[in-house]
Amino acid sequence: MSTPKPEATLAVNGSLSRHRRTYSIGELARMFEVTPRTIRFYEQEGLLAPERRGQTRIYHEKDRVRLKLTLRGKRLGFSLAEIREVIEMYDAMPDGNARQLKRLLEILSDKRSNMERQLEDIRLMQRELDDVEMRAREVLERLDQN
Amino acid sequence: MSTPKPEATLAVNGSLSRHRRTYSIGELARMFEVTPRTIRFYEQEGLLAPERRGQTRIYHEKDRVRLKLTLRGKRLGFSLAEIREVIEMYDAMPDGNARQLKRLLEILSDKRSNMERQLEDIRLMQRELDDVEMRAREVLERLDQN
DNA sequence: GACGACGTTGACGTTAACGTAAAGTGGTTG
DNA sequence: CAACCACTTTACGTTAACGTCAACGTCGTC
Repeated sequence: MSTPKPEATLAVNGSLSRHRRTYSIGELARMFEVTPRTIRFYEQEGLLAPERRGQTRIYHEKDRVRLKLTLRGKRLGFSLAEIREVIEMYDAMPDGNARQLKRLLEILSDKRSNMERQLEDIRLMQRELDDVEMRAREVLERLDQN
Repeated sequence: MSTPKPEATLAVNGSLSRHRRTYSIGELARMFEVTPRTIRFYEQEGLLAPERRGQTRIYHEKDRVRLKLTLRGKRLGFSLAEIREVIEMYDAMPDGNARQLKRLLEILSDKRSNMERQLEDIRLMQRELDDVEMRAREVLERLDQN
């Protein structure tokens, strides 16, 4: 209760946030090296919900964080649907009923074991790469000695 | 030269192998929980090249290992094309020219940094999950106390 | 010798995640 | 004011990685 949290992650405590900055879609796109089309697509899929000034989208810190998390999730092989599910449940958390919350914990547990497996996969794959690289270097060395 | 390698990985030293077993496509499919269709598709994409007895495909240890590596690669987000590229180069290694070998090392280095990033992503994502889970549990507890 | 399990090829269908092109809007700058 | 951005919507196109279905061959066995 009294210990101040280091920083909010998924949610940015809006009004108190130091970052009063906003972003255009193009800025965000360059920041993360994606196209505006991608960002719009994520919105259409319910992953983002930027403010509008007229027609134009205005992105806040919260949106930027979401995009970042989305892209990270993607790199880990999660589908946009999965990512959205987590985001939606997170948003619904404060007033979420017990069933929803338990479902959320279930999903999180799933993601966790998924990542455990990925860690193992990465370890194994790294050994493979080590092995292949070693052999390749051996062959190269023999070529050089001619 | 004299130190015996613990075990071959990508390539199985065929004739000396203890495993003289072969597999049908259905067996392999069940082992890895994929459909036969998937395995045939991988062959069509140049990832597998099983022996044929008449029409029927016969898979050896080497093919099984390849399939395993392929699926692992997939879980790490590599495309079939990328995986094939590595496999092809590996096969061409013994008589590979220097250019090919250097290109292989390059690819391997790419994969490595890719995986480094994934490791970092996983670490970050795990923190996110911890955070979300904590909050969810807090909310749940308050609900239980009513 | 019919049946079921398993295998084959070929072709078309499907889904996710965008790309791309067209056509229009709104601001600012020379 | 014209030209040029950056942004918008709509809509159709594309690619990877299979799924699905049809139509057929080949066993073992009841």
